[in-house]
Amino acid sequence: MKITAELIARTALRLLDEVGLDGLTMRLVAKELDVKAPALYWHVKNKQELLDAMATLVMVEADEGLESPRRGVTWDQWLGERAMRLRRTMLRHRDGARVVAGTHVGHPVVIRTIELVLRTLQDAGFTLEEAARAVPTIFHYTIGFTIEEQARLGEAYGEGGNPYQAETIARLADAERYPLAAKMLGGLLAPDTDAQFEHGIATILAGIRTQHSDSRS
Amino acid sequence: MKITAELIARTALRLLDEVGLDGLTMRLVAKELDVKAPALYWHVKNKQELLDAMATLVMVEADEGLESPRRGVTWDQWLGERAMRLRRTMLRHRDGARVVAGTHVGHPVVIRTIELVLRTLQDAGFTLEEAARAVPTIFHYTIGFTIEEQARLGEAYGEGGNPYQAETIARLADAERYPLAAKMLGGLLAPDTDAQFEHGIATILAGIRTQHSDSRS
DNA sequence: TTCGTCCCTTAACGCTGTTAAGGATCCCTC
DNA sequence: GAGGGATCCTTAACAGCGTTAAGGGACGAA
Repeated sequence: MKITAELIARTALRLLDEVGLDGLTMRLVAKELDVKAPALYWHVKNKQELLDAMATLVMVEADEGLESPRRGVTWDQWLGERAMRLRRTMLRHRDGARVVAGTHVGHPVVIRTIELVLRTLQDAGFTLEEAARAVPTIFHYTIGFTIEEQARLGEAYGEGGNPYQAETIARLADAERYPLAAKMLGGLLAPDTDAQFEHGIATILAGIRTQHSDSRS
Repeated sequence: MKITAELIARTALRLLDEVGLDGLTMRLVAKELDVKAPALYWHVKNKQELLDAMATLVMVEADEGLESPRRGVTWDQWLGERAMRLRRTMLRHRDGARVVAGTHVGHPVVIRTIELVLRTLQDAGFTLEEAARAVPTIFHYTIGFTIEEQARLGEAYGEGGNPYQAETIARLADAERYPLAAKMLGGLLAPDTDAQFEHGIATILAGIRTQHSDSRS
């Protein structure tokens, strides 16, 4: 198979799931492609550029095929669905959120998605300014949540020492001084992270709704 | 001055502003302390542990001295203020958000802050469950926003090539196919990032308010 | 046949985090 | 006062990293 920048990125993304972001090296990617490391530099300028390409791949995977909301689906249901889809896609790749965070993806599919979201919000009665403020809010929350989530997941891959529970329990020792915090941190792991994320999205969507109707009065 | 784990972390945090996270090496930190690199490993187990200590330092810097809202200050004003303070503190250190993201800070000051926030929300009429859901939402948004913000800031430090404007303008070439996205991306840099962040916080707070009053009816 | 472009290799550079082994310096105990 | 352990640092080294330099085959065009 002919080596291209995209094939390199796709291979790196597959390896990412096995070794994690810190274990991902140019030499490893090269070996997977039956090639020596410097060969990659013919197709890719930098490791950073490779990471950007991987981020783009993830974003495209999340947003590809996205269409306007079907009849009967409200804009907020639709927006929430998109955020969950983005999170699920990042979650599919180990350290996916860290890869996506802070890389500028200029891929047409991503631009197209932005256009689609803005248009959908406009159709729902938002001004362009309102829409342009709402979109990043959801995006940043999704990124922040998933980074934190995968950081905790990453512990599980770790050396095998304390699977994040030892510290938590030790922290519960302060239950007398900080009863509420202890209760929250103790129960932080238990409840469904899906539900937790979706609740945050619901909060933001409720806020957007409220601010919008306030502005129309 | 006697070398301790905290002094190492403090020194590393100061160096971070000069060299960025990718340029921060154990040898550099050691040299700043007039010591060889392996000496650090007497006080600190890992580079990761050092990074955790740095994150803790930032969190403490943000939350230290935080008190219950003064009379006349509403819980949402108070919560919003705290989020802005966290962002401002991370912004003070180059790559600060990346350092903080995904590190578990167990410092008493941080636990105390969580306790304080939960208690404040309880006093405002929230159940513990409501409060425990609201707090991470704001936190994750703040982290996500600031990471992205500092990623763009990091470009300025870069080699000096394209100061993030070349690509943006090139992207505007698609203004015919994606007029809304072009308008948004074109104006994304111009408006105050402070205002942008604060708007997102306002959105989330409005959402929390709405969900809360809905639950009481 | 010769030239130039394309894609890869080998070799190497300077750097990284980290460990191993040992040398000072101190304080406590006999 | 002498021995000994704990404490804190050193020098030396290892395996690995991203990346560049130089060159070699394969291939199509002139």
